[in-house]
Amino acid sequence: MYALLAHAPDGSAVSVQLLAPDGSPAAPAKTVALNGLADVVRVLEERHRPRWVWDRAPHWYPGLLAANVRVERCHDLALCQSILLNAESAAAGGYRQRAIPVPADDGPLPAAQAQASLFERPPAGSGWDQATTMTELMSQMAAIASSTHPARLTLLLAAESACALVAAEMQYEGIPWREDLHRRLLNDLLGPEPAGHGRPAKMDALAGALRTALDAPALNPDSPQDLMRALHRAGIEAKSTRSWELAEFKHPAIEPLLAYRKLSRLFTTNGWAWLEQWVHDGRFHSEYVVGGVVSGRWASRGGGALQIPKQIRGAACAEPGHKFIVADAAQLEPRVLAALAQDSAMAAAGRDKDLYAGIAAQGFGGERAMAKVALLGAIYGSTSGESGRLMPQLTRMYPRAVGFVEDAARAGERGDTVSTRLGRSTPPVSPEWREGQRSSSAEEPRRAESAARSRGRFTRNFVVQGTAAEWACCWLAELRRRLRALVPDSGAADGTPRPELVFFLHDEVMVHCPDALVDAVSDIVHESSRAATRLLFGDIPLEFPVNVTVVESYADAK
DNA sequence: TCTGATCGCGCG
DNA sequence: AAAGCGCGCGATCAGA
Repeated sequence: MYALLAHAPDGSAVSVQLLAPDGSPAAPAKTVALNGLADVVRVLEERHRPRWVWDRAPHWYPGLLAANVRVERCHDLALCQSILLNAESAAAGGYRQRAIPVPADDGPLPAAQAQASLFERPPAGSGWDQATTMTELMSQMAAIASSTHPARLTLLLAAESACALVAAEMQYEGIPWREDLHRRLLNDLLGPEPAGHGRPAKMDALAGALRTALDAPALNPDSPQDLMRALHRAGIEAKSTRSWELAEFKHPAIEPLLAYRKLSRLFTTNGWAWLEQWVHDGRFHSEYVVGGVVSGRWASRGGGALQIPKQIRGAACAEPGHKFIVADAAQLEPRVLAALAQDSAMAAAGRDKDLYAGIAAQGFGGERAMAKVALLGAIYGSTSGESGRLMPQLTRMYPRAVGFVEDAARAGERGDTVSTRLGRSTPPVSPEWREGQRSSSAEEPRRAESAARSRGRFTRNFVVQGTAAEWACCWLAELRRRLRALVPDSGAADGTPRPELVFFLHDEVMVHCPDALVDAVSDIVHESSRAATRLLFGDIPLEFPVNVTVVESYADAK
């Protein structure tokens, strides 16, 4: 059963249409005023558990969540369209010609905005009407049905849509964040909060020490050019002002400079201004952008949710009566590679929990760090340095796995598209790229070769990173489904504490969990990872182990 | 004075 | 130790 949500001709009303699984109308379309939508959705959800079809989840779902309405599943037309437009497995069906451009993302509906914070985007404008929504849904169904791998594509689109729900719910819940602890940390490291636009005391002191050490009284340490000139005058012949490079030099200026850099980063990115802007009522609310990365990974917008430095994770604390369950998939990308390539030797190395240790034992004299560098080098396309030197050894040990990424790289260099396990494909190369390959071989061969190798590294990594993103997406979807079964919406409505997914970072999830449910949720995290593995790869002789820690504070995970 | 590119660095 | 993949963000810099 599907339920279409679309805009009625009157901008303040919504059209709701129930559809049978074959797409035929199961009831007459209803028109509902915007402020009555949540109640209608609630009733239909309880009665039919439909798959909600909408132009994009971030347009509709925040408003429903604000009205305390959650849904089981959806079909996010915008997300599915962006996958189908590139998907090689669906290329033959003519979907590309029929696809209707999705209207720009102009934020949640006005009804949701009334309850939203001051920082939301400007008022929503256009959205699809019912006929358009219906037409696009039918086009997408046809594209899936006529694809070479309908089951995989169906799974990918369902999981991606589930993630759209997860992302909206995570943004709504927010990460529990102790502002007082964060402020204490800032005070300890930087000194008291500076008034106006001044620098914190400890940064000021370090800047002074730096100016003295370089004999440059007017130096602005934030200016790379300024800094470079001063360093050269002091006899420090650095090629850039990157910290790791400067650390090579012995000079009295280096220590205060590196210390200044560290504090400056904290102050500008996660200082008092960040707290002010992103933390409200004890929660850090960020916006997640599902499928925001070409590979299918999530991105985020505002607040840098996917780059929370380890330094400040102590401020993320579970609320009284709760714990954080932090789970991360161990060596996800290398394991994905072993599964994709069906490399039984590498799978054997991953029999125990630590794949890198297994590989090290098989051929790197037990040096785990060496095995890790070699394997990541193969996935990233490294040619130089330590990992480049280790490649021949890795190739001897795992010809199938290395051959798999090499094939993906060669395809990319030729300008071909490559695809993930479930069928997400790289965008086609631009005409300029192809023209560059064709024409410039005579006069500027190096440019063309460099562009080809660069794309090779991209496609090499895409198949692994993208399939890992699919595994994580399925994991998240399975996790959400099981958590909902553990504490149904009907139970949560009366105030029963419920475990909430509050954070997701590529291969890591965090659940804010009532104490009494910690064991049950930990089990669910593991079950969900096994389910994800089976969904992607079927029954394979390779596990995807998950490290689970139960902590009060995010800083204590791992 | 505004805008887009670049640098440097945080995360996986 | 510092290269190979994917990002977001803030400050500076270059050019209009």
